[in-house]
Amino acid sequence: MSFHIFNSLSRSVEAFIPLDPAGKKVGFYCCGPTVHDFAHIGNFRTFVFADLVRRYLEFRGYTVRHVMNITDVEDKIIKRVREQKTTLREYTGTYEAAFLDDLNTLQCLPPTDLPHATGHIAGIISLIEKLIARDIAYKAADGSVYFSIEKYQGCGCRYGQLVKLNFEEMRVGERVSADEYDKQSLADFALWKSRVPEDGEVFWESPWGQGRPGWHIECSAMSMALLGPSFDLHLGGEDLAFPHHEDEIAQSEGAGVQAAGKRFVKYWMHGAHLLVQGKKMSKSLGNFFTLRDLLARGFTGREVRYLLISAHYRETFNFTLEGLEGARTAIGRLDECLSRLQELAGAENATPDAGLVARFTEALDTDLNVSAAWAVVFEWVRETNRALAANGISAPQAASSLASWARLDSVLGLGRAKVDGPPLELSALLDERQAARKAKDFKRSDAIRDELKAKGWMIEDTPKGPRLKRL
RNA sequence: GGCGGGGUAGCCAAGUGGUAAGGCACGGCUCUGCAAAAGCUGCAUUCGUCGGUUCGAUUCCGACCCUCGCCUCCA
Repeated sequence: MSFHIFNSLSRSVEAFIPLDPAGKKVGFYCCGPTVHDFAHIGNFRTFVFADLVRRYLEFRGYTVRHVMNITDVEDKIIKRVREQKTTLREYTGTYEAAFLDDLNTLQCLPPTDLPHATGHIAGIISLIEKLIARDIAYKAADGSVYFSIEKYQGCGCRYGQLVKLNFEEMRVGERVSADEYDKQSLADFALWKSRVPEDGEVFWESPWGQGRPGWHIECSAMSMALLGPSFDLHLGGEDLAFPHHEDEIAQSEGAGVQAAGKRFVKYWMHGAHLLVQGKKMSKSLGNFFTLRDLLARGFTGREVRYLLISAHYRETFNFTLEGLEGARTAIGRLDECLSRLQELAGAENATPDAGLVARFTEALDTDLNVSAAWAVVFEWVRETNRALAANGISAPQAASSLASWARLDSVLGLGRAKVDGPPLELSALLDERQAARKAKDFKRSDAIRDELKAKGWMIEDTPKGPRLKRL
């Protein structure tokens, strides 16, 4: 079997075959954040999903160029810059840094490229010029440039590749904002927005006057600039499928820059939403948690990461703090097993268990069935624990087990729990307690147990003697 | 209204035309001076409802009910 994914273009599971004739390089784009505020963990579900896909591609031997854009100019940002009397760069810099920090906390690999919309204005302008030259885009009376869906379709292109559209039945137009009525058709969308007084100092010069890019165009410009006019994979949250991704296709294919018969993107993948009490987690509903909220409650990035990748990416799933507690327990069991293996293995080196890796691979090959992959992991944990309890694991076997985990974890990205050994003076106390127990002075031994507990360490009495564990 | 998901044990969640993975919670047990921790173990005759196809359906078909998302900024 090979890696199979659900392609939103065909609405079916397809074998993943890269455009690269050598079958090695993969061009991968994921719509990144608009840095107007702290991202919430619903947003991060998508980015962790993208990280999982990227890691799995690398696990599968591909060389991935992973591009994630930073949208650093947009209506909300401009509004906040004005309100807070700051500059665009200063404002977006704060939230971009926070975003990258959070991404790191969630143990996501840094994308290969992090292009900024404001860094690609020239590319955006030249893409719009191509569209105007082909008569697919037009300048309106207010100086803005719009994309004409009618003209695009007139060229034999298809609008509505990712979603089935029925313009008659769509509610387009009910909520069109006042500044957009210079459009020829309600479904048309802005490529370039002319400068208005509220924009303050946020504007760029263009052949159509001062202004700024529309929302969708930067992804087309940046992805094609870095990955070429046709590339393999484009990811994003399911809410971006329409209109954002549909418009990206229209702009990119409308510019006519692809080789004959080639599409803008070969495979589109969309991640489902995170819910809170059955509703989409969103800023507007106010039912969101930022990663910082969760860290403040004592959870760790790897616990949140585990929770976010514990469910299949195409299924919505409910976020609860109880679920996060459960994630903590589950990871704890895994960590416990790993640390016991480590104690046994010492510095031995070994090769992974091929059977385990094969079962894991089979699960993920099937459209990234991560639930099934976790089942493989936890079945392995139980078997390992059984063997450990029966003293049936040799040092080389333990080392091989750890090597297997390292292989699996290159995809899961959980890493190992941070274990700092107990300070020396505590070991002395532990010895003293053992002596007291031997002498049946349980009053003394229990007092030491309490003292250690007060210092944040828990004694775990095992058949092989006591161990200290951080509370 | 159009389009697209989903309804599987207390909760989260895989899956298959042949009789239900995994995680959490809960119960039992082992270990222990007592605990704790840890580990093992048990835990859905049943997969929204009603029909149909079939030797056999949770899995296919039809109808219905409930629910979420997109159609507006949105991961």
